[in-house]
Amino acid sequence: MEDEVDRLIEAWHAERPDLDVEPLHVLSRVSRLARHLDRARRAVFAAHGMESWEFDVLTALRRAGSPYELSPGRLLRATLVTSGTMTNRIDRLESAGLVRRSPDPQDKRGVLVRLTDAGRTRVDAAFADLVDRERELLGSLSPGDRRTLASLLRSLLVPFDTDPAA
Amino acid sequence: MEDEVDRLIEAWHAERPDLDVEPLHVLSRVSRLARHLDRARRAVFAAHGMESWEFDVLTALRRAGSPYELSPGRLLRATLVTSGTMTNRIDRLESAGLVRRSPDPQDKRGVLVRLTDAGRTRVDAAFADLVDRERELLGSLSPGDRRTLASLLRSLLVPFDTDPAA
DNA sequence: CGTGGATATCTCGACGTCAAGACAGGTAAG
DNA sequence: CTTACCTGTCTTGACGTCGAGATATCCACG
Repeated sequence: MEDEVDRLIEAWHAERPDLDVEPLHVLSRVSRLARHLDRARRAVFAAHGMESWEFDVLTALRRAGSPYELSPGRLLRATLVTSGTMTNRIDRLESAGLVRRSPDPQDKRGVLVRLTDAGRTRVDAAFADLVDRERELLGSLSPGDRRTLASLLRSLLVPFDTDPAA
Repeated sequence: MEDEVDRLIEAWHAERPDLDVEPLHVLSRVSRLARHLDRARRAVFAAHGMESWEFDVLTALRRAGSPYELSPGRLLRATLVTSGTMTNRIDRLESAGLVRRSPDPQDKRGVLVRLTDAGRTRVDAAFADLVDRERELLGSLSPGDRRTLASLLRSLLVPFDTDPAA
């Protein structure tokens, strides 16, 4: 079977036969697959009346464990957005009743953002559906293939996750 | 070696031991790797005074082959943006002297966007550097591993690239 | 203590994208 | 022909994000 990346590489090869475009076989596929994944996830979240950015913030809180509370600073580092963006997101999540802001008793500059019961219910349901959907997307791969794939991807990821050279 | 995804999955397992989060091993890595890749690419393009969106449009024209000319409609389908976005992008690329608009002689509604010589020079240089940088990122993998990885990724991608269910 | 720099959060203006719609030109059926 | 629909591009208004800066607080060192 051929995919779009095979066609893309073929086009490059015709135009730039002097270049060895072998890296594209792996890395263009990673990018394109990520884009398709984003769409698939959006569809799952939409079924829960949720958008991707909401899911990102809510899952960061959910993963933190009881009492599901983090500072805006930790949230923005977890989700890789700027502080202005995070303020805006928390504002909207608070209006929607999914999180609640409270002053940090330890640090008067600080704020703590906590998942409400409604927020926890919503994110748990969306996450369960997401994992189910992702399992479907992996359907074409055997368990062994999945382990191989995960392991190879990890070795590409490790340099990024260890080096501070982000 | 552990990466961030191992830690993320560990956190989910502690919080939701009832869920089988195995799909995350593959798919969260795909997403995170794509994000890191985006940053790495941005850095390469910046060295050529170029932004990612410019590269996307210019490479679509470059891959089309001589005379490096496509309609805005084909460009927006190739880059997955809306028509309004593409109008804006072509405007800016034209101001920068990298592309030129001309009326389509075959279809009076249409326009053709052609790479200028300056545009072609710029995109060729950036693309060569990009491929070099990507080769470095794959340095930790043997040639056999790369082929395995590409092949597994392709089988995940094929359903998206064949089904019209985008 | 007090002072200078670091940290945490929020505010503000600019910008790129999207969605919807406008408009001109193409196209096929009667 | 001509009518009705489709296609290709551009326009417009709304919105989310970013980057820079403002403000308040914390903290380490002298």
